[in-house]
Amino acid sequence: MKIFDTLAREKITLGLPHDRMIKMYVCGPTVQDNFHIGHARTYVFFDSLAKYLRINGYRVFYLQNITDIDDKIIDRAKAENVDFQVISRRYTAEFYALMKALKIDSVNLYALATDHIMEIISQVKRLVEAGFAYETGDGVYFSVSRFPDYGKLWGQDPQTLLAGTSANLREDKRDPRDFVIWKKMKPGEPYWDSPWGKGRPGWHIEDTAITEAYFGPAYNIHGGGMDLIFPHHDAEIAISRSLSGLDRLSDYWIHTGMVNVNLEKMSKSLKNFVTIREVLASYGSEEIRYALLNANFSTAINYSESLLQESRAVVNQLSILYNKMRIKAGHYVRKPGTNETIERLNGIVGDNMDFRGLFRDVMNLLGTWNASLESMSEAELLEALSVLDWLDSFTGIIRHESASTDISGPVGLLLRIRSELRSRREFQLADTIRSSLLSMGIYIEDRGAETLWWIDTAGVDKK
RNA sequence: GGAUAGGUGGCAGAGCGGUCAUGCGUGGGACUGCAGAUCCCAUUUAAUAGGGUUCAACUCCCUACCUAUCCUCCA
Repeated sequence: MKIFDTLAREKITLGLPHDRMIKMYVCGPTVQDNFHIGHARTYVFFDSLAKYLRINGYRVFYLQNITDIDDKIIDRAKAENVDFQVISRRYTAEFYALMKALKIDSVNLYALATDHIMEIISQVKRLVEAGFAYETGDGVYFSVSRFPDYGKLWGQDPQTLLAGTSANLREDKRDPRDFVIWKKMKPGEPYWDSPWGKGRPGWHIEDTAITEAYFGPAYNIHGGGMDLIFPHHDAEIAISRSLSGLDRLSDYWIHTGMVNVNLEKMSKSLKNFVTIREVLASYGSEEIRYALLNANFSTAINYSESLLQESRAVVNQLSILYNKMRIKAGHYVRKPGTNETIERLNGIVGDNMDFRGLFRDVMNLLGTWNASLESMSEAELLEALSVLDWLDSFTGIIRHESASTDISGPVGLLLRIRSELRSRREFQLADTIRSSLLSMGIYIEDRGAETLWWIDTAGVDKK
């Protein structure tokens, strides 16, 4: 498969190892506040990428960090007059809950920064000993001039940066570009003991210590939002490669585009963010996932209500047909396997994770299947179902209703009564029953004398 | 100012040097007791502006303009 690599600046073939584990690392969030759908975009994408690689025979170890010690967490704790861990634990729990709600379940391990303080101190220590870092009055800094490739991922000459920032050279920083890897404690701040006194880690080194602990000096895929390229990922490269002496940290660098609102990046500071919670109140995970995946992963998405509305229309079409086919197939049990259609669609996704192209082709298939649903053979039906199951296994965009033809329950009773009414042409009462059931979240479709139905998990509370 | 990615129909957004993108929305029709679902047709003489190359450009080249992200908070 091919994918756009930030460092190479072009689509390159992923020469991933078939025989061993793919080590994939994605930068997680800072647990300081509520999460917005910009976060969701990145994590949904990498969830689908991991799942796609797995169904194509790769063994993926997906590692993600969580930054649970940070200036902003401390600020928030001060504002609420609580311990910083009250804040970090609250939002870590919220983050896990949101990931579950969005059906993001491919991460093998979430690594908390505060669980890896020893590893962080070890890295700082080794960097200082090797002359890559130095201590100042307020912390320990990485010396950018010792790493010639600094800024390479960002794609800009580091000298440009030097010129632009000469104004904010701090008294004891040797170079304005140098970044902090250990911060000395100020009164009232949380701390850990270290060879440089009480303090806490800088941001960049949290990730490098975690990846080194689990993956060693190099790994295969590093992902994150586009806004992390510089300085964060360039700093990670500088730290890790200075320690390892290798000429690379990750084989591939994959960055997801931003989610914009009114053509501006969604962010805390602009106060234009829409939280995942808010969106989940009105839309299902399938609809959110479709909206976020239905774009080139590296371009910006402009968030709007109509984006979700369009997403809803597509998810409904897919889910309704899927459920009709499942009912028609009887005791259908999902089986892994492949066929020509899956192979073809798999090829589309394999070219730069083109979910958009995938969805386009699936929508075409949907038209064909809908038109021929009544005349489909058993084999054709099972093949169509396997395609949709395959699609759903890594995109998560189909609502699996509790499809039922069981007419023994109370719903069944009402439907039997309604059926009798309809045969007597007493439509007024029959329609009253139908609209009641619809408002209770039961999907109903009259097909001649028969009635197709299932419990619609989209729910009645959603818009 | 620098780096990167773009500027396509009501909206979202592909591909391609010459032939229908697709989806949503909208309008019409078919089916139905009516809904819904589904199908069919239409919305198609769309390409930021100005040059250039070419038999032919939305597609290649140049220039201008515009937008987004980053340039030590950020997914």
